[in-house]
Amino acid sequence: MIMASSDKSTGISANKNYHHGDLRESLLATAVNMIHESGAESLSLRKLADKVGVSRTALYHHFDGKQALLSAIAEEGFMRQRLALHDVLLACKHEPAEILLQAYVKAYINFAVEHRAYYSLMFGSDIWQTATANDPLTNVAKRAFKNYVDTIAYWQEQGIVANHSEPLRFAQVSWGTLHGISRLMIDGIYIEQLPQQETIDTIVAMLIG
Amino acid sequence: MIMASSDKSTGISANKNYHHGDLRESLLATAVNMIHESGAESLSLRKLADKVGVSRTALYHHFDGKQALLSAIAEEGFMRQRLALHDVLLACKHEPAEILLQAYVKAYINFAVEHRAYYSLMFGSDIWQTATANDPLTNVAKRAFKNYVDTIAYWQEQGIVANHSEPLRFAQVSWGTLHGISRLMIDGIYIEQLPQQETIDTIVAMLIG
DNA sequence: CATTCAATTTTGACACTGTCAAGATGTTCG
DNA sequence: CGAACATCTTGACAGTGTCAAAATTGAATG
Repeated sequence: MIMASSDKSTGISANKNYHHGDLRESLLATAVNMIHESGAESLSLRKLADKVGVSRTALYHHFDGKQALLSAIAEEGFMRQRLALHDVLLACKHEPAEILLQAYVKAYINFAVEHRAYYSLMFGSDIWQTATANDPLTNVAKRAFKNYVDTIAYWQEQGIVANHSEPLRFAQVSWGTLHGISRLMIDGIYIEQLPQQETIDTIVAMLIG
Repeated sequence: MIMASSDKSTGISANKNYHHGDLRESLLATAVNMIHESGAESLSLRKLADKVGVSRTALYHHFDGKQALLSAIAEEGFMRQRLALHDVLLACKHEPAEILLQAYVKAYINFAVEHRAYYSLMFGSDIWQTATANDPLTNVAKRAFKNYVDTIAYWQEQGIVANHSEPLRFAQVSWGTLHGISRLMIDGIYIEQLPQQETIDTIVAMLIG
């Protein structure tokens, strides 16, 4: 029962540290699982500690508190999202505009819905209220959006999307579209929980203009 | 000090009930204020009770619990939003398409930003997770969206917005756009907290297609 | 007016939460 | 070994939402 949720005694994966093995990553992974199943708000540090098999306050030697744990998860989420979207751009580099946009939209929504634990934290109001301007979290988030603005600018140059607005405005609004649709799907509001082809087509039609 | 936050002894407004006057409405109003200032998640029933001037559990004779209180606020929010949007439709009935759309978009975003206490609850994940299908809250929310779908269908008939998609899909995606932009603004993510004309123009351009 | 009854509010209690201080345990290095 | 250190646990505290039972108040009834 001790080795239930970690690799303490086996040492399979990088059993590098002291008592537990690598508590920090165990906490992160288990927290992601619990949030994915039961929602971000119902996560309790004590239940998390129980599941990992440590005491209630063991976490405080790896994170500054609950908020810091959630911020670390959100930060990881931004990096994963960046990878997912970057992969699509590479894979569809030479595809026609419509195929590229469909793939990109689908990838964004799919990431949000499938990794809702990450996504809810990435754009949860809690984090952005307490975030200082030079947080690593704030930095990676801003970098993600800056990347998106650049992509939009490039797409406008190539005639892939409409160019009735400046890249920044177009990026804000289209990101808002992707974000809003994702949120509605995650929460099951007004839209089915799975992205349907017709929904994607409609979004793409709006982007092309 | 007793009459600090209500009209107990004056009887100015509908002092209809027993001890307090109308505790139910006092709780709702004060809760809205507190949520507007400090966010929905930091609302505590005890602080709310303190501010209203009653005991911690007095609330339970007017609501089934915290969730019910928040649901009641959200329900009220849906009705207020419905009024705000309906007013715009009436006022701009004979305006040209672009003016009408600009006004509608501006009204939606303005309501969300100015009444963020309501809006955050209306589309907060907590409520939609625990809502049963026949909640009064769920009903008013669905009615609001059904109304929007009808409006979109009418706009498509009149050539006011693009008709590259069925009304339902177009409604879902465009509502998603308004919702996403509003959320980003409320949380201060990627967009300034006030709706600028350029942002509205970009949204309208996407809707017209 | 006195009494009864229900609506309303309060008090006490419980389990749960995040977090801090202090002690216990294990690891590494001189 | 023993000192220094990282890590983890135990104990404690102030909050939280919620329930049960007692207390208070308003209205209705005799």
